Amino acid sequence: MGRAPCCDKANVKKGPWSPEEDTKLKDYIEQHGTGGNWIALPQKVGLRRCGKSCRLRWLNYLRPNIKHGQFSDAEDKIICSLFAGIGSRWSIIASQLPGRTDNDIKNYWNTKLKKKMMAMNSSPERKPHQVSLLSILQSSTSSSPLSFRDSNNNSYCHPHGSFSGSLSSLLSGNNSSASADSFFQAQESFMDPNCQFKDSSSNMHVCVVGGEATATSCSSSDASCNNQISHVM
DNA sequence: AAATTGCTCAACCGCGATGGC
DNA sequence: GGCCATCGCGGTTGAGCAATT
Repeated sequence: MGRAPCCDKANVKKGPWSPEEDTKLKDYIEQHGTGGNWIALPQKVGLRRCGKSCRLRWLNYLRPNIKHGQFSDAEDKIICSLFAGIGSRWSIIASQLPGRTDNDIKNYWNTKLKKKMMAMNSSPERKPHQVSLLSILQSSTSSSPLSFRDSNNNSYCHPHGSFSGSLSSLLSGNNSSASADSFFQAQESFMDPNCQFKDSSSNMHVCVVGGEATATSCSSSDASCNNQISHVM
């Protein structure tokens, strides 16, 4: 038995949204709010759509102050920096770029920035995974480390010095091997040789020495992050 | 001009987290 | 503490468009 579907697939419309549907949803939410229940929303609005679909449409397209189109150099740099620090946590990255959605950033990274990185990494004088992210950042962040806060008000600093925040929450739980890989690959390419993270929520320090470290604990179920980082109380 | 290939991005899917009962 | 409904996230897909052959 699989997971129960979130809605009645047979009676739900899929695919691109029409302008009429957009208008209905936008008008309703602007007047009544979401009511804290996306699943019930389509019925109230009179749409044959899945609640999840409505939520996505609102968050990624209809919400006020959404920015579409070209990413600026500054945004590029922020995305690269955060990706190097926290990996593919698009929602956290998006929270640092007003008007941008996690979906937007994810798409932008996958289609453009990632290629840019790879192109730079393949240049002959550079070893793979080395420096490319840093080079992108250098122009704007050399004078002061980049820092930001996530939605829980945890602070993060670009690792010219330290990184603080809820690192345990980033590393624990269901890190897929892909995201963990990218996280550590990025760390490897980006870190100063002896870099230290501090997790503000657990007050743990995480040391990464020379781009490689050893792990003594990891809650990831697939053990993909074993032997990569050590937690020092 | 037609066919093919590549790219972009909106939307979908499935899963873990969370909160209420 | 267990169950269930819902939310939110990250990965993936595929339609539509643009560029190339």
